[in-house]
Amino acid sequence: MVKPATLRKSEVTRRNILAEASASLRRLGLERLSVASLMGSLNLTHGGFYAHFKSKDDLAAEAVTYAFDEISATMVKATEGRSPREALIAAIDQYASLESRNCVEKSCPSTSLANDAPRFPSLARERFAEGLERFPARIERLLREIGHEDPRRAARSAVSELLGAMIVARATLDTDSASDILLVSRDAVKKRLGLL
Amino acid sequence: MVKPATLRKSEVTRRNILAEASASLRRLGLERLSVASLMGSLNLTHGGFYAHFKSKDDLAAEAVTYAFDEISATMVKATEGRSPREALIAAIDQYASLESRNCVEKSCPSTSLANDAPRFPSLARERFAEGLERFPARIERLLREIGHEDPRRAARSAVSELLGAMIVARATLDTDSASDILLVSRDAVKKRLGLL
DNA sequence: CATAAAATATGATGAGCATCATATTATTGA
DNA sequence: TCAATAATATGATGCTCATCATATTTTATG
Repeated sequence: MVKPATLRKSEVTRRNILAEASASLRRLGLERLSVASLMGSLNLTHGGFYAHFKSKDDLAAEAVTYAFDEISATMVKATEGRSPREALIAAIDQYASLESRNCVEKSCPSTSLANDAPRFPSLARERFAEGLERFPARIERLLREIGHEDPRRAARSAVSELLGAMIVARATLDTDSASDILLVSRDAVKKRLGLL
Repeated sequence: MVKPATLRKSEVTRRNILAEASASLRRLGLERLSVASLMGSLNLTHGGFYAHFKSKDDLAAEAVTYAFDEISATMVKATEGRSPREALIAAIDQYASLESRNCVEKSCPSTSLANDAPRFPSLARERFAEGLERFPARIERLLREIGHEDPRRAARSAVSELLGAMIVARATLDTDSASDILLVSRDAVKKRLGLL
């Protein structure tokens, strides 16, 4: 029997697991993400999981990359067709938005998983370290395009601040304070990049 | 029988548990910190734990505050007797040092636990939110002393960047890159605060 | 030294977990 | 419709964990 063109059934399931895992991972962290509840949220049972992934560690590695791919796509959508300058502003506003604070599962994995990453299984850890570089690389590129004198350092500094602000905002109980923390950092970053 | 002056025995043990928990918490996160292994590392057995703490949640709340107290003391030691300007520089260098990156259990809990804080049991979460404000408050005070025009925002921006840089540095596999990330942010912060 | 009380240890319970062997159901090609 | 195969479900195993009731050891006082 030759491979039928409709080997796709399980491919779809696999993809669904991955998408759900990528969201749950950000919401719950790797420890609290259980195979059984993950499958359950797709109306599947735990056993079938191992037909799609070798192990939970394997899933973790794939889900990390999947999450970074998702946020990259979001970022592209938010910036495409704009001038470098406008793209920078949009990127900053999108990365450190209040909506991102309140919706962890759609936001950048860096902001929700960075603390756990050093304890990730090794492949997931590597994938995370790769993904972590995507945003600063993008900012650096845009800064270079507008002729910034030190794009590398400026991008690093900007990304560290935006990421830090998001993490602090999420750990802050009062919503108004959290919102202010994000606003202050978006403004501070834009200002020193000459975008205001 | 009147309370003997030497009721202290269990007080000492309690304190040891707390100190060990405060370090392990930062190293492992709350999930991976197990009561049995915590007690084991003090050469005690798991059962005795409940003579000192009502529950693991109770310990978590106390350990969070204990950790913030420890880092506050470190910060005081690093800055005491200095001019506000010199104190600011010392505070920045200590907070975002490479040593802190490599020794999580002695560094600021904000940098190791912020991601988990939203999932902490409620009292621990409140305690964390309190502790989180200590460092920005200190920086703001120092900035006010040197006559900064907007100490509140400047302190917020600085702390977000330093915290973000530490988290990124820890998630970065290459040690040289990690070291550079910290250096870039320490410099960027000092520069815009007029400390260089 | 003897005894009361404090401090700590033992062992059990029940829950949640990743994983896997095996069974069942769904789908496809003849 | 029927058989082959893919997809998913069931149930079990062995682990780690928080918690607690109870037992033992240590300490300090008379």
